Amino acid sequence: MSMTNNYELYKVFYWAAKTGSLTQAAKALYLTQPSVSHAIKQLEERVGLTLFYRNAKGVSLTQEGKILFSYIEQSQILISLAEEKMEALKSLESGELRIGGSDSLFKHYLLPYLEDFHVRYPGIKLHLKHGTTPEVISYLKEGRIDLGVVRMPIVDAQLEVTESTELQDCFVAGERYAELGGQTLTMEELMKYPIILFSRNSRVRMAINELFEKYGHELKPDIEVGSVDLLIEFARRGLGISYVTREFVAKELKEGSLFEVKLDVEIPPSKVGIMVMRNLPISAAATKFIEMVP
Amino acid sequence: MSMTNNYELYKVFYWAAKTGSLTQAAKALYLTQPSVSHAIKQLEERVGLTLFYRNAKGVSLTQEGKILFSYIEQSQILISLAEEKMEALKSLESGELRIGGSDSLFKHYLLPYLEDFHVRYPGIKLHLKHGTTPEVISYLKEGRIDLGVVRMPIVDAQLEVTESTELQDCFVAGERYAELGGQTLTMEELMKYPIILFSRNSRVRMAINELFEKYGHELKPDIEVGSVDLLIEFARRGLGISYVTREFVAKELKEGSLFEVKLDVEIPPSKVGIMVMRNLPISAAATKFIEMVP
DNA sequence: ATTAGTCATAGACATGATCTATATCTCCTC
DNA sequence: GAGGAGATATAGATCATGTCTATGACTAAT
Repeated sequence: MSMTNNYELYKVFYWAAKTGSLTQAAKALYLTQPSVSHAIKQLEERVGLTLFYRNAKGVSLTQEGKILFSYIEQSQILISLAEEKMEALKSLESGELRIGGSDSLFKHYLLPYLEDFHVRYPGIKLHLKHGTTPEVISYLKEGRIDLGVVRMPIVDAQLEVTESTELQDCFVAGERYAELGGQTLTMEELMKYPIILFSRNSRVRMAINELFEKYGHELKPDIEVGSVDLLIEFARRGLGISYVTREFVAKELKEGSLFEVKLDVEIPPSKVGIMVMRNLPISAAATKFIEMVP
Repeated sequence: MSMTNNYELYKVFYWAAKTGSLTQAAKALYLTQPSVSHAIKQLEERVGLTLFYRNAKGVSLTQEGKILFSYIEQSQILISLAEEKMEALKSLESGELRIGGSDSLFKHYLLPYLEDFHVRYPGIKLHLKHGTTPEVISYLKEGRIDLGVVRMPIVDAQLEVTESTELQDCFVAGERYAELGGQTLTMEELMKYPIILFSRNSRVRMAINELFEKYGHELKPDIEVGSVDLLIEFARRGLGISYVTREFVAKELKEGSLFEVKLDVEIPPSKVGIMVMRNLPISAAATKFIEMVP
């Protein structure tokens, strides 16, 4: 099994056979002719067969040399392809980037960066895998994604988290509750209105529930939805007051279809975190992407 | 084109990936673990990508490492196959042997050796290529055969000729000319009988013509044939006196269907020569075959 | 005959592969 | 939680061997 042959010798053999000249092979390999001559001789000794006819014009393969060449040629071509591929991966001309996160973060936060990245590195395939924070963390630990984008705080010793933009959650309502514009409500006052919250297992939902509990209240939603788009839509249509991330409704706030309902309690801002596995190397594509996200 | 990578590193990479352990790879390669660790690190530096995740149980491939492996694995398999094939060629389990010569030498002289060789090395394909002496020589020079078997003398500086058995040509006749048995004829006397000779361009024919010329005679055949079998058959049926190689009619002489017609001039014996190209390496199979022929 | 190309050989040299020894880390067991 | 058994990493010394220069030998063509 795999004799004690130096594979480097096959490279020399390949070029000598391909060019039909030890001198040419030496040039291709940036070696001197005697080195090549010596290498070929050594290969012949180790294989135990004469591989080349030497003549005044160069070298040509013997029968046995031809047989060896038929294998080695394929082998060398594969190595060349491998090296090209590695070059492409390194320069991000090729490869893939697998990102985990919530749909809302993909849509409202990550989208422009994903677009930039795709335009700049069109050869990289993007795989977006959505899930809740704990799901994303396990995808990461299973090696199914390269990085995860979730709400902070994340406390996990195995993860390395980079804090990204700060996001401010807030309550918003539509025209139907126009009278609340400009007012600052207490928690009790707010809770008299129908409340629309994101589904139970989300980070944002947990955060606002905790905040209310801290002040001795229990915030129970009248409507519970599974997407940020629905939170926005329901609020616009006057079905209640939605708790959303202010940055995600920037358009609606600006055009006036939604307005913020201020609370007398400060809602702590939350940050977006970009997670990768601590102590595990990060792919070239992932490294570049993280660089591009502020 | 073929970066400055040492292909030896790919061998280490292959085993590390295959075994999932630098320690195991080191064992497979008869190296120490630090050597393998160092080699992998070097490969990663040269490729510019991290290829392995290191963990407490061993190593596993990164995405990029997996891609590299898919190429390198094929490449290594080809090299292994090549090495097996070379081993087979060297040990004569595989390969081919191309011999040139005349049909009569194949049938009457070489046949038993060819049989022996085939029994002993059944994996070697035998190619027999028949032709006249000059044809055989050019086949040899064109590299279309490994060795040639012809009548001596051969004078060609490019050829290396080994003399083999000595053959004695002689005149033979069948029952029809029974009165010649035991007699010794002169050339003149012989020429009164119908003579059967091998075709003009053969070595044997040239030799006997020269011999007669030397004594001032011109030996013209009444019948000219193209095979030794016909020489024998025609003589047996009494169509004339055939000039044949005595060793090739040993059976007929013994059983009495032919007898020798002695001449008062000594016919010089001729040797069989085995030719190979001088200064060119000889295949393992050809070397072995030449050894087996006395 | 000369020249210009080929490959082979010899011996010096230096690169770099490999080793030993040790550190570091993680997982698993008690 | 302490300790052991396994893994890989690091550092530095050593020495094998790949590589070079210089030269030789040979061939083919001018």
